[in-house]
Amino acid sequence: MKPKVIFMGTPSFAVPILETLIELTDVVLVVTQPDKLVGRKQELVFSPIKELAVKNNIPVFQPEKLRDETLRILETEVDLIVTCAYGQILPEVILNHPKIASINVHASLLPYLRGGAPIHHAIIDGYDKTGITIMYMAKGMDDGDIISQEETIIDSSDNVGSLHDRLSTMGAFLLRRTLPLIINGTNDRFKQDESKVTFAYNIKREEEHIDFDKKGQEIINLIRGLNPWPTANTILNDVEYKILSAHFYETNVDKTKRVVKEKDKFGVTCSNGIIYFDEIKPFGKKKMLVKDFLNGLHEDITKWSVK
RNA sequence: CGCGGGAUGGAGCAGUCUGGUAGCUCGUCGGGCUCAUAACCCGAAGGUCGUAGGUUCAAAUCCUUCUCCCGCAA
Repeated sequence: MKPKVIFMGTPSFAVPILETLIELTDVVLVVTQPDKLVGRKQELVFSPIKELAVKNNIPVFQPEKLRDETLRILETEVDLIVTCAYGQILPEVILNHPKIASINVHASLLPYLRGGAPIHHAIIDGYDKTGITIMYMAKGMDDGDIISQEETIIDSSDNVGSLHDRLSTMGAFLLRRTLPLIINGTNDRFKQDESKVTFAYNIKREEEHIDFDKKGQEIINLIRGLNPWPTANTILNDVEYKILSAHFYETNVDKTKRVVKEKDKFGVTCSNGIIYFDEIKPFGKKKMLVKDFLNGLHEDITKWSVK
Protein backbone atom coordinates (compact mmCIF):
# COMPACT_ATOMS: atom_id res chain seq x y z
CA MET A 1 0.00 0.00 0.00
CA LYS A 2 1.63 3.24 -1.15
CA PRO A 3 1.49 6.21 1.23
CA LYS A 4 -0.86 9.02 0.26
CA VAL A 5 0.92 12.30 -0.42
CA ILE A 6 0.06 15.93 -1.11
CA PHE A 7 2.81 17.64 -3.10
CA MET A 8 3.25 21.39 -3.10
CA GLY A 9 5.65 23.02 -5.54
CA THR A 10 5.82 25.34 -8.53
CA PRO A 11 8.93 25.77 -10.74
CA SER A 12 10.93 23.36 -12.88
CA PHE A 13 13.32 22.72 -9.99
CA ALA A 14 10.57 20.72 -8.28
CA VAL A 15 9.66 18.60 -11.31
CA PRO A 16 12.09 15.70 -10.63
CA ILE A 17 10.86 15.67 -7.03
CA LEU A 18 7.26 15.25 -8.12
CA GLU A 19 8.27 12.62 -10.68
CA THR A 20 9.93 10.63 -7.92
CA LEU A 21 6.87 10.92 -5.70
CA ILE A 22 4.56 9.80 -8.49
CA GLU A 23 6.74 6.72 -8.88
CA LEU A 24 7.08 5.86 -5.18
CA THR A 25 3.84 7.08 -3.64
CA ASP A 26 0.18 7.80 -4.27
CA VAL A 27 0.08 11.53 -5.00
CA VAL A 28 -3.54 12.45 -4.33
CA LEU A 29 -3.27 16.22 -4.74
CA VAL A 30 -0.82 18.73 -6.20
CA VAL A 31 -0.83 22.30 -4.88
CA THR A 32 0.89 24.93 -7.01
CA GLN A 33 0.80 28.67 -7.64
CA PRO A 34 -2.06 30.07 -9.76
CA ASP A 35 -1.62 30.26 -13.53
CA LYS A 36 0.04 33.50 -14.54
CA LEU A 37 -0.29 35.86 -17.45
CA VAL A 38 3.17 35.88 -18.88
CA GLY A 39 5.20 37.53 -21.63
CA ARG A 40 4.31 40.17 -24.18
CA LYS A 41 1.23 38.30 -25.32
CA GLN A 42 -0.08 37.93 -21.77
CA GLU A 43 -0.63 34.21 -22.28
CA LEU A 44 -1.98 32.14 -19.43
CA VAL A 45 0.78 29.74 -18.44
CA PHE A 46 0.68 26.67 -16.19
CA SER A 47 3.51 26.16 -13.74
CA PRO A 48 5.86 23.28 -14.70
CA ILE A 49 4.46 21.35 -11.74
CA LYS A 50 0.89 21.81 -12.95
CA GLU A 51 1.91 20.57 -16.40
CA LEU A 52 3.29 17.39 -14.88
CA ALA A 53 0.29 16.91 -12.60
CA VAL A 54 -2.20 17.32 -15.43
CA LYS A 55 -0.25 14.86 -17.56
CA ASN A 56 -0.58 12.29 -14.76
CA ASN A 57 -4.25 13.02 -14.06
CA ILE A 58 -3.55 14.27 -10.55
CA PRO A 59 -6.00 16.85 -9.14
CA VAL A 60 -4.49 20.35 -8.96
CA PHE A 61 -5.28 23.00 -6.37
CA GLN A 62 -4.10 26.59 -6.95
CA PRO A 63 -5.06 28.84 -4.06
CA GLU A 64 -4.31 32.53 -4.44
CA LYS A 65 -3.60 32.70 -0.72
CA LEU A 66 -3.10 29.33 0.93
CA ARG A 67 -3.53 30.94 4.33
CA ASP A 68 -7.20 31.63 3.54
CA GLU A 69 -7.98 28.45 1.60
CA THR A 70 -6.83 25.53 3.73
CA LEU A 71 -10.06 23.52 3.57
CA ARG A 72 -9.32 21.59 0.38
CA ILE A 73 -6.11 20.28 1.94
CA LEU A 74 -7.47 19.65 5.42
CA GLU A 75 -10.29 17.48 4.06
CA THR A 76 -7.82 15.33 2.11
CA GLU A 77 -6.48 12.51 4.29
CA VAL A 78 -2.78 11.95 3.69
CA ASP A 79 0.30 10.39 5.25
CA LEU A 80 2.76 13.03 4.05
CA ILE A 81 2.93 16.55 2.71
CA VAL A 82 6.02 17.16 0.61
CA THR A 83 6.94 20.65 -0.53
CA CYS A 84 9.64 21.96 -2.84
CA ALA A 85 9.84 25.58 -3.95
CA TYR A 86 6.11 26.15 -3.60
CA GLY A 87 6.28 29.91 -3.12
CA GLN A 88 3.93 30.42 -0.18
CA ILE A 89 4.22 30.01 3.57
CA LEU A 90 2.28 27.02 4.90
CA PRO A 91 -0.06 27.72 7.83
CA GLU A 92 0.58 25.60 10.90
CA VAL A 93 -2.76 23.77 10.57
CA ILE A 94 -1.51 22.35 7.29
CA LEU A 95 1.92 21.42 8.64
CA ASN A 96 0.25 19.38 11.37
CA HIS A 97 -2.34 17.80 9.09
CA PRO A 98 -0.62 14.69 7.67
CA LYS A 99 -0.41 11.46 9.69
CA ILE A 100 3.36 11.09 9.42
CA ALA A 101 4.95 14.46 8.67
CA SER A 102 5.27 17.54 6.49
CA ILE A 103 8.68 17.64 4.86
CA ASN A 104 10.48 20.05 2.55
CA VAL A 105 13.21 19.63 -0.06
CA HIS A 106 15.44 22.71 0.16
CA ALA A 107 18.30 23.63 -2.20
CA SER A 108 21.02 24.40 0.34
CA LEU A 109 22.95 22.84 3.20
CA LEU A 110 20.84 24.22 6.04
CA PRO A 111 21.29 26.13 8.26
CA TYR A 112 23.09 27.96 5.47
CA LEU A 113 21.05 29.90 2.94
CA ARG A 114 17.55 29.85 4.33
CA GLY A 115 15.05 31.51 2.02
CA GLY A 116 13.76 31.74 -1.49
CA ALA A 117 16.91 32.06 -3.60
CA PRO A 118 19.46 29.60 -2.17
CA ILE A 119 20.94 28.60 -5.52
CA HIS A 120 21.59 32.17 -6.64
CA HIS A 121 23.05 33.19 -3.30
CA ALA A 122 25.27 30.12 -3.03
CA ILE A 123 27.18 31.49 -6.02
CA ILE A 124 26.75 35.23 -5.44
CA ASP A 125 27.93 34.97 -1.84
CA GLY A 126 30.94 32.89 -2.82
CA TYR A 127 30.16 29.55 -1.17
CA ASP A 128 32.51 26.76 -2.24
CA LYS A 129 29.89 24.09 -1.71
CA THR A 130 26.13 23.79 -1.34
CA GLY A 131 23.62 20.98 -1.51
CA ILE A 132 20.18 19.59 -0.75
CA THR A 133 18.47 19.32 2.62
CA ILE A 134 15.39 17.26 3.34
CA MET A 135 13.80 18.51 6.52
CA TYR A 136 10.73 18.68 8.70
CA MET A 137 8.78 21.85 8.19
CA ALA A 138 8.32 24.20 11.14
CA LYS A 139 6.72 27.58 11.68
CA GLY A 140 9.78 29.67 10.81
CA MET A 141 11.27 29.93 7.37
CA ASP A 142 13.36 26.84 6.64
CA ASP A 143 14.18 26.35 10.31
CA GLY A 144 12.82 22.81 10.86
CA ASP A 145 14.83 19.77 11.93
CA ILE A 146 17.11 18.21 9.33
CA ILE A 147 16.46 14.66 8.11
CA SER A 148 19.10 14.18 5.41
CA GLN A 149 21.58 16.19 3.36
CA GLU A 150 23.79 15.79 0.34
CA GLU A 151 26.44 18.26 -0.77
CA THR A 152 28.02 19.29 -4.04
CA ILE A 153 31.10 21.37 -4.78
CA ILE A 154 30.51 24.67 -6.58
CA ASP A 155 32.92 24.74 -9.50
CA SER A 156 34.26 27.96 -11.00
CA SER A 157 32.47 27.00 -14.21
CA ASP A 158 29.12 26.69 -12.44
CA ASN A 159 26.39 29.24 -12.91
CA VAL A 160 22.84 29.24 -11.62
CA GLY A 161 21.71 27.17 -14.58
CA SER A 162 24.16 24.32 -14.08
CA LEU A 163 23.82 24.34 -10.31
CA HIS A 164 20.04 24.43 -10.53
CA ASP A 165 19.94 21.37 -12.76
CA ARG A 166 22.43 19.45 -10.65
CA LEU A 167 20.68 20.21 -7.36
CA SER A 168 17.31 19.43 -8.85
CA THR A 169 18.48 15.95 -9.84
CA MET A 170 20.24 15.48 -6.50
CA GLY A 171 17.07 16.44 -4.67
CA ALA A 172 15.11 13.71 -6.39
CA PHE A 173 17.79 11.10 -5.62
CA LEU A 174 18.06 12.13 -1.99
CA LEU A 175 14.29 11.98 -1.64
CA ARG A 176 14.30 8.49 -3.16
CA ARG A 177 16.75 7.34 -0.47
CA THR A 178 15.17 9.24 2.42
CA LEU A 179 11.50 8.66 1.80
CA PRO A 180 11.42 4.96 2.83
CA LEU A 181 13.13 5.81 6.12
CA ILE A 182 10.58 8.50 6.86
CA ILE A 183 7.71 6.17 6.07
CA ASN A 184 8.91 3.42 8.38
CA GLY A 185 10.04 5.87 11.04
CA THR A 186 13.77 5.11 11.01
CA ASN A 187 15.01 8.43 9.68
CA ASP A 188 17.51 10.73 11.40
CA ARG A 189 16.41 13.98 12.94
CA PHE A 190 18.66 16.72 14.24
CA LYS A 191 18.31 20.40 14.97
CA GLN A 192 19.86 23.17 12.92
CA ASP A 193 22.83 24.99 14.42
CA GLU A 194 21.31 28.44 14.91
CA SER A 195 24.74 30.04 15.24
CA LYS A 196 25.52 29.24 11.59
CA VAL A 197 22.33 30.49 9.99
CA THR A 198 22.64 32.57 6.80
CA PHE A 199 19.88 33.83 4.55
CA ALA A 200 19.24 33.79 0.82
CA TYR A 201 16.51 36.29 0.15
CA ASN A 202 14.89 36.66 -3.24
CA ILE A 203 16.94 38.77 -5.63
CA LYS A 204 15.81 42.38 -5.86
CA ARG A 205 15.92 44.30 -9.11
CA GLU A 206 18.61 46.70 -7.93
CA GLU A 207 20.86 43.83 -6.88
CA GLU A 208 21.18 42.82 -10.52
CA HIS A 209 23.13 45.99 -11.30
CA ILE A 210 26.90 45.52 -11.26
CA ASP A 211 28.86 47.72 -8.85
CA PHE A 212 32.31 48.07 -10.41
CA ASP A 213 33.70 49.57 -7.23
CA LYS A 214 33.69 46.06 -5.81
CA LYS A 215 36.40 43.46 -6.16
CA GLY A 216 36.71 41.36 -9.29
CA GLN A 217 35.80 38.01 -7.81
CA GLU A 218 32.68 39.44 -6.17
CA ILE A 219 31.54 40.84 -9.50
CA ILE A 220 32.21 37.57 -11.30
CA ASN A 221 30.21 35.74 -8.64
CA LEU A 222 27.32 38.12 -9.14
CA ILE A 223 27.36 37.59 -12.89
CA ARG A 224 27.54 33.80 -12.53
CA GLY A 225 24.96 33.85 -9.77
CA LEU A 226 22.44 35.65 -11.97
CA ASN A 227 23.02 33.65 -15.16
CA PRO A 228 20.91 32.48 -16.94
CA TRP A 229 18.27 34.25 -14.85
CA PRO A 230 17.62 37.04 -14.00
CA THR A 231 21.05 38.20 -15.35
CA ALA A 232 23.36 40.98 -14.18
CA ASN A 233 23.34 44.32 -15.94
CA THR A 234 25.33 47.48 -16.39
CA ILE A 235 24.66 50.77 -18.15
CA LEU A 236 27.21 51.78 -20.79
CA ASN A 237 26.74 55.06 -22.63
CA ASP A 238 23.22 55.25 -21.14
CA VAL A 239 22.15 51.93 -22.68
CA GLU A 240 21.48 48.84 -20.61
CA TYR A 241 23.58 45.77 -21.27
CA LYS A 242 22.88 42.39 -19.73
CA ILE A 243 26.14 40.69 -18.81
CA LEU A 244 25.69 36.94 -19.25
CA SER A 245 29.26 35.86 -18.56
CA ALA A 246 32.65 37.42 -17.93
CA HIS A 247 36.12 36.73 -16.57
CA PHE A 248 38.38 38.64 -14.24
CA TYR A 249 41.97 39.74 -14.75
CA GLU A 250 43.68 40.98 -11.59
CA THR A 251 45.94 43.96 -12.17
CA ASN A 252 46.66 47.44 -10.87
CA VAL A 253 44.30 50.01 -12.32
CA ASP A 254 44.85 53.73 -12.03
CA LYS A 255 41.22 54.63 -11.57
CA THR A 256 38.03 52.63 -11.42
CA LYS A 257 34.94 52.41 -13.58
CA ARG A 258 35.98 52.99 -17.14
CA VAL A 259 35.75 50.95 -20.31
CA VAL A 260 38.89 49.25 -21.59
CA LYS A 261 39.31 47.62 -24.99
CA GLU A 262 42.01 45.39 -26.42
CA LYS A 263 41.89 43.73 -29.82
CA ASP A 264 38.76 41.59 -29.72
CA LYS A 265 37.78 41.94 -26.10
CA PHE A 266 36.55 44.67 -23.82
CA GLY A 267 35.50 45.18 -20.24
CA VAL A 268 35.31 47.57 -17.33
CA THR A 269 37.84 48.23 -14.60
CA CYS A 270 36.92 47.38 -11.04
CA SER A 271 38.72 48.04 -7.76
CA ASN A 272 41.48 45.46 -8.27
CA GLY A 273 41.58 44.66 -11.98
CA ILE A 274 39.51 44.33 -15.11
CA ILE A 275 36.24 42.50 -15.73
CA TYR A 276 36.33 41.28 -19.34
CA PHE A 277 32.87 40.51 -20.72
CA ASP A 278 32.39 37.27 -22.65
CA GLU A 279 28.68 37.25 -23.51
CA ILE A 280 26.49 40.34 -23.49
CA LYS A 281 22.98 41.33 -24.52
CA PRO A 282 22.55 44.91 -25.65
CA PHE A 283 19.09 46.42 -25.14
CA GLY A 284 16.66 45.13 -27.76
CA LYS A 285 19.10 42.60 -29.23
CA LYS A 286 19.84 38.97 -28.71
CA LYS A 287 22.68 37.84 -26.56
CA MET A 288 25.99 37.68 -28.42
CA LEU A 289 29.68 37.06 -27.99
CA VAL A 290 31.75 40.15 -27.24
CA LYS A 291 33.73 39.45 -30.41
CA ASP A 292 30.56 39.80 -32.50
CA PHE A 293 29.48 42.89 -30.60
CA LEU A 294 32.80 44.61 -31.29
CA ASN A 295 32.60 43.68 -34.98
CA GLY A 296 29.44 45.68 -35.33
CA LEU A 297 30.68 48.61 -33.28
CA HIS A 298 31.95 51.63 -35.17
CA GLU A 299 32.93 54.01 -32.43
CA ASP A 300 35.47 54.43 -29.64
CA ILE A 301 34.03 52.37 -26.84
CA THR A 302 36.69 53.53 -24.37
CA LYS A 303 34.96 56.94 -24.24
CA TRP A 304 31.72 55.38 -23.01
CA SER A 305 30.41 56.13 -19.55
CA VAL A 306 29.77 53.41 -16.98
CA LYS A 307 26.91 53.64 -14.53
C1' C B 1 -5.24 45.82 -27.97
C1' G B 2 -0.04 46.95 -20.93
C1' C B 3 5.15 49.88 -22.18
C1' G B 4 9.47 50.02 -25.17
C1' G B 5 13.56 47.95 -28.61
C1' G B 6 14.63 45.04 -33.04
C1' A B 7 14.44 42.23 -38.18
C1' U B 8 19.78 44.37 -44.12
C1' G B 9 24.96 37.88 -47.44
C1' G B 10 27.07 32.74 -42.37
C1' A B 11 27.92 36.52 -37.49
C1' G B 12 27.65 41.57 -35.59
C1' C B 13 26.31 46.31 -37.63
C1' A B 14 25.84 51.16 -40.92
C1' G B 15 22.55 53.17 -44.39
C1' U B 16 16.09 54.91 -43.17
C1' C B 17 14.99 61.42 -40.72
C1' U B 18 16.64 64.36 -46.16
C1' G B 19 13.80 58.02 -51.77
C1' G B 20 18.37 57.67 -56.86
C1' U B 21 24.40 51.58 -58.36
C1' A B 22 24.04 47.14 -51.37
C1' G B 23 28.28 49.37 -47.58
C1' C B 24 31.53 48.30 -42.84
C1' U B 25 34.09 44.90 -39.33
C1' C B 26 34.58 39.69 -39.28
C1' G B 27 33.84 34.66 -41.06
C1' U B 28 34.14 31.28 -45.39
C1' C B 29 36.72 29.79 -50.04
C1' G B 30 41.12 30.49 -53.44
C1' G B 31 46.06 32.48 -53.97
C1' G B 32 50.59 34.85 -51.88
C1' C B 33 54.27 35.85 -47.90
C1' U B 34 56.47 33.01 -43.80
C1' C B 35 60.38 27.88 -40.43
C1' A B 36 55.43 28.69 -38.89
C1' U B 37 50.79 31.11 -37.42
C1' A B 38 45.00 32.67 -34.62
C1' A B 39 49.56 37.51 -37.98
C1' C B 40 50.11 40.14 -42.79
C1' C B 41 49.08 40.93 -48.39
C1' C B 42 45.92 39.93 -52.92
C1' G B 43 41.39 38.03 -54.91
C1' A B 44 36.43 35.56 -54.92
C1' A B 45 31.74 33.69 -53.62
C1' G B 46 27.53 34.90 -50.82
C1' G B 47 21.76 39.55 -49.91
C1' U B 48 14.40 39.22 -54.00
C1' C B 49 17.11 44.64 -47.28
C1' G B 50 11.25 39.80 -42.16
C1' U B 51 5.84 39.35 -44.87
C1' A B 52 1.88 41.44 -47.96
C1' G B 53 0.02 45.62 -50.22
C1' G B 54 0.18 51.07 -51.40
C1' U B 55 2.55 55.96 -53.08
C1' U B 56 6.43 57.15 -56.92
C1' C B 57 9.78 57.65 -63.05
C1' A B 58 12.40 55.25 -58.93
C1' A B 59 11.52 52.32 -52.19
C1' A B 60 16.20 49.07 -47.49
C1' U B 61 14.47 54.29 -47.13
C1' C B 62 7.69 57.18 -47.20
C1' C B 63 2.33 55.03 -45.84
C1' U B 64 -0.67 50.63 -44.25
C1' U B 65 -1.10 45.19 -42.83
C1' C B 66 0.80 40.95 -40.76
C1' U B 67 4.67 37.64 -38.68
C1' C B 68 8.76 36.63 -35.67
C1' C B 69 12.73 37.97 -31.98
C1' C B 70 14.23 40.81 -27.36
C1' G B 71 13.69 43.63 -22.63
C1' C B 72 10.35 45.77 -18.92
C1' A B 73 5.87 45.59 -16.26
C1' A B 74 2.33 42.08 -14.15
